[in-house]
Amino acid sequence: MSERVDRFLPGRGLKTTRQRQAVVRVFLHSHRHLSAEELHSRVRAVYPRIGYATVYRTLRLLVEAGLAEERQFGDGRARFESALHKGHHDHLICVKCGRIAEFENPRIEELQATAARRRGFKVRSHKLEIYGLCPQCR
Amino acid sequence: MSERVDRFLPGRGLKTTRQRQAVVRVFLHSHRHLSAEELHSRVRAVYPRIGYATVYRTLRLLVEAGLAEERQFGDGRARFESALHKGHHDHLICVKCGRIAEFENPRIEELQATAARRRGFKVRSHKLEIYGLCPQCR
DNA sequence: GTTAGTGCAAAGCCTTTGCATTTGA
DNA sequence: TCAAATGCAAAGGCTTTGCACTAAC
Repeated sequence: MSERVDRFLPGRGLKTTRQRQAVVRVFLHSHRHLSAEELHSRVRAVYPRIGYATVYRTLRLLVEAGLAEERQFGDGRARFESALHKGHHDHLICVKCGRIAEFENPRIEELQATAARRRGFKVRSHKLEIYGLCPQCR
Repeated sequence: MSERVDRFLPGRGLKTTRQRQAVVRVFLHSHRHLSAEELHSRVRAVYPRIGYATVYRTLRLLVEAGLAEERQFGDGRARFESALHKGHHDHLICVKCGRIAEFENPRIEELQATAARRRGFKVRSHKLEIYGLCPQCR
């Protein structure tokens, strides 16, 4: 899995810059559901001259390479998460404190696939989000 | 159900203006998954002096009153749909042509509720979106 | 007659882009 | 060397807000 990261730049004819290395390393070692702003400020601790544009551009590269996934949780800014270590999963989002939990349910996945197939859709991806109150906030 | 619409303004101490009447009427009679821009241009056919701000403000009122639901399908602009005539449903979105289909699956709903409950969440709402190719585009 | 609502334009956010400068291969 | 990448600032797209004017109650 780490090879995939090491090779995704040279393998696509892209240059391995210090900035990209910093962004990727910090991204992979951060908590999930990171916003671009959070990532930028974390990378700045390691590489102070990093600019927003580079963070956004690198995130886009990661998404295009399938190494990251972009999500919209409705607060207007995108969140990114590594697609490396874990398979597909869904989200439980606390509407009060913003905490995000994850879960997986193969049965739901199956039913989704069936529902789509029945309507003639060829599934490419899907997302399921449940909004509510987390144990701490209810 | 129409009473709910007629009363939602006066019942909250809000004024029933021509603009709001026009926006609500057009909104309720339009296809689902309407963007603010689409709604604005449709309302303008009925009330040419309507401004964007009024459309946005009225949409917000409808959402707060529970008469409309706001959704993000990932293209950066919100879509709105009436919450009046139909119960909860999920979406199939064509990544090529943008066509949006709807479906319902009570079994999926149940499994979602169970998954949330098991993790101590009190569900308030949820959304399930499947992205792929529609029958015409595949 | 008051107070809330409207329309316009300006401002806010998040994200992308243009461009001169820097840097990896 | 030299095209690609960076950083800054400016621009873009959607949405909200400030404010003087208008209209509902």
